[in-house]
Amino acid sequence: MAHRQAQQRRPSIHDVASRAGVSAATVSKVMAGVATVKPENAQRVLDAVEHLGYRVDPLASDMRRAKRRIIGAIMPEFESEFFGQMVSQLESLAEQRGYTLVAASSRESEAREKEILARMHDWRVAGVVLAPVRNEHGPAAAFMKANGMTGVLIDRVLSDDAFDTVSADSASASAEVARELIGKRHRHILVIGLGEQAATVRARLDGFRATALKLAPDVRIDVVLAETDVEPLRAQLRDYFDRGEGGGERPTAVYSLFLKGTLVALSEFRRRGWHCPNDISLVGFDDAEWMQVTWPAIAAVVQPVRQIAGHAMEALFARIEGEEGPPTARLEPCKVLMRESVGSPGNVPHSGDRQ
Amino acid sequence: MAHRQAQQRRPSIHDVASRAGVSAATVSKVMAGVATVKPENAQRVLDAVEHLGYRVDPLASDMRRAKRRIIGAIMPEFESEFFGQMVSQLESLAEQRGYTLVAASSRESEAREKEILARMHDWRVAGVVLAPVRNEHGPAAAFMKANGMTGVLIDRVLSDDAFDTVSADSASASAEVARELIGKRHRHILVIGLGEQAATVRARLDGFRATALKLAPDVRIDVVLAETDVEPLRAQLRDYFDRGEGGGERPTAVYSLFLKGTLVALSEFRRRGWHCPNDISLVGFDDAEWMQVTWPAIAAVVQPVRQIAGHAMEALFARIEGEEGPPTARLEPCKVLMRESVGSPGNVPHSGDRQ
DNA sequence: CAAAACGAGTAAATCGATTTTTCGCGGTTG
DNA sequence: CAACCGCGAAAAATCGATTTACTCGTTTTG
Repeated sequence: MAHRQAQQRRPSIHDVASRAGVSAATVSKVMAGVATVKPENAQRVLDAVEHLGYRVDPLASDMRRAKRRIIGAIMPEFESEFFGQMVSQLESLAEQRGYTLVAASSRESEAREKEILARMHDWRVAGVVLAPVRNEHGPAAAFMKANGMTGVLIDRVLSDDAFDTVSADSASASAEVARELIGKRHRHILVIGLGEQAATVRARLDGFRATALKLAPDVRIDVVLAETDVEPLRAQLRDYFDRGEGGGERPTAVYSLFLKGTLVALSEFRRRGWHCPNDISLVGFDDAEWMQVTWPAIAAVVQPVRQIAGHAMEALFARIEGEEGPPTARLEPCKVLMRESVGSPGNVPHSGDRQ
Repeated sequence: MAHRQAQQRRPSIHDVASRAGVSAATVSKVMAGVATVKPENAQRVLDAVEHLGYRVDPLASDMRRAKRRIIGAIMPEFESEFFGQMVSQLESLAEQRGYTLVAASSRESEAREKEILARMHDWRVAGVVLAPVRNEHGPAAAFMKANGMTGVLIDRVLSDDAFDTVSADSASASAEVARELIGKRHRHILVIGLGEQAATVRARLDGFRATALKLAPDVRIDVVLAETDVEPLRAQLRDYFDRGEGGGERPTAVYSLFLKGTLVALSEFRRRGWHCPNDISLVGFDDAEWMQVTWPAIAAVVQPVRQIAGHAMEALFARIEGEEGPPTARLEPCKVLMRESVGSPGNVPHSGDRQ
C-alpha cells in the first residue's frame, strides 16, 4: 500500500543479537555498558545497533524490575506559572537521571488526587512528587503510606512523619512582608487567602501576624479566608469592604496569601475605583510575569521554584536509592519584591472614596 | 523490620488465578469483560480480586500490543496559561478513554522536540499531540512521518499533508481585531510578534493587514517581528519607538501577535510613561486571567483551548482506531474581547509626550 | 599437576499480563 | 457408534527486555 518502509516492526534486542551473531544477553550487557564483553563483540553489537536503528524499549526494560524508571508528579493544577514551572523543572530533573516524568493534575480535588495516586501505583512508579491540594494529612498521603510508596511532598506542606517535604519558607517571607508594611506605617492591614486547610496558609498568616504585632502592637489585622473556591472569597471580600469593617475605617494595605487572592483583590479594587498604592497597598504571595508590567507593578513574594524542585528530586532519588533515616522537612527561602503597589498610607489623599 | 504489611509484592494475575482456582487466562478475560466465562467462575475471580486488592498492571498489560495505551503530548512550554490549560484538557480527555498522558516540554527548542519524540517512539505511544515550536515543517514532524507514528499537530500550524491539524483561527480573529481598530479610527498601527517562523504568526499578520487595508486603504501598518527570544523583540521595539519611526509620528495602536509580545509592549509603555488607551491602544493575541483585573483591562483574543484540545483528541483517536483518509485541517474560532486598553485616538491629548 | 578461579558468553527463567492453541466433555448427527 | 460441534477453560506462546545459572576455555594457585 501507501506505506513504504515506515510500518514494519521496530527491531528488538533479538534482531540485533542475530545480526551481530551473539546472544540477546550480550546485547543487553553492551547496552547497559557492562565491561565484561570482548571489545570485538561489543563493536559488532554497536554496529548492528547502528545499522538497525535499535533503541531499548523502556517499557520492556522496566518489566523485570520492581521499581520502574518512572516518576509521578501530581500538581493541584497546571494553569498557573508556579506549577507550570514546577512541572517543567521536575521533568528536566527526572530526565537527567534517565527517568520519565508522568505528570497529572488533581484539579484541586482530594478525591482525584487519590485516584491518580492509585493509578501511579499501578504503574509501579519509582517515586512520586506530590503537591497536595490541602496538606500532608489528605487521603493521598495516607494511600502512599499504606502502600509503601516512596515519595516527596511539596508546596502546601510543612512536615510529615513519613515523607520528606520541601516547600517555600512561607513564614519567614510573610514576616518580611510584615516588616515592610509596618515599616511603611501601615497600621490596619487586611489579609486574604484561599484554602483555609492548606498547610501553608496558616504558616503565612501566623508568620505575618506574629511579626506585625511584635513590631507594632497597635496594628489591626483583619482576616478574610475562604475554603477552596475563588467566588466565595470574592463575595466575602466585597462584603468586608461594604461593611466598612467597623465604622468607616478601611485597611491601608492588603496582603494576599495566594495568587488567586491577589487577582480577586485587584478586581475588587477596580470595581471600587481604588488605585494602588494611593488608595490602598497590595502585596501578594506568588509572583507572576505580568506583575512587573502593569501599572502599578504588583509587589509579590517570589517562591524559589527551582530550589524546591531541585531539593524535592534530590530527596526523592536518595530514597529511591534506599536511603534510610527520618524524613526531612525543608523550607526554601523566598524573595520579597516590593514594587509600586506598596506605598505609605496618608501620603496622598484617597481617591475614589465617593461611590 | 519496621515495614509492616506495606512492602510485600503486589498481587499478580497468577495470585488471583490460584486463589480463584482458575487459570490466569480466565482472570484476564474476566478483567476484560469477555462474556465467555461461566458466571460462577467470574464471581470467584471477582471475589479474589476484591480480597487481594488486585489491579491490572497497565505496563505489563501493554507489553503485548503494538500500540500502548499511552498518548504523548509535546508543548513548547508549560508556564503559560494557554499550554497549561491545554495539557490539563488533553490529560482529562486521554484519561476518559483509559489512556495515560505523558506530557513533555520542548522548551521552545526544535532539537529537544525531536529528542522527546524519539523517546516517545521508544515508549511505543499510541499517538502524539504535538504543538511544534515553529510550524509543521520542523524535524519533529518529519521524524513522526519517517517512523509511521500517528499524531495530531496543534497550535502553531495551519495544515499538513501527513497529519491532522487543529489550531485557532488566527486569520479571522486578526481580521476582527482589524475591524475594531479601524472602526475606532486608528490609522497608524504597529504589529509586533515573536516567532517569525511560527505558522500562525504569518496568518495573524496577513489576516490583520488584509482586512485593515480593505477597510481603510490609507492605514499605515508597521511591523516589528523577532525570532524566538523576547529580549531582541524588546530591543527592536525600543528602537522603533526611539526612532519615532518616520518623523515624529507614533502609532495610535499596537497589536501584539503573541502573549509575550503583549508583556513586552506593556513594559515598554511603562518605561515611556504612556498609558492605555489615552496615549496608545493595545490588543494582544492570547488572553490571560490577569488581563481583566489590571487597569486598564487589556483587550485580547481568546483562544478556544477546550475546542482545540477536544478536536485534536477526537482526530487522534480516530486515527488510532484506524481511520483512513486525507488529513484534515481544523480552525477553531476565537473570541475577541475588546477591553479598556483600546480607545479611539485623539479623544484625549497624549500624555507623557515629553521625554 | 590437579584444582580452583576467572573471563566471556549463552540458554533459560523471569517480569505480568494477553492471545492463540489445545484440550476435555457433553450433546448432536449421520 | 463413530465422527463432529461447540463451549468453557487450561496450557503455552508472546511481548522485549534483564538476570540468573551454567558452560567452556584459559589462567592462576596450592
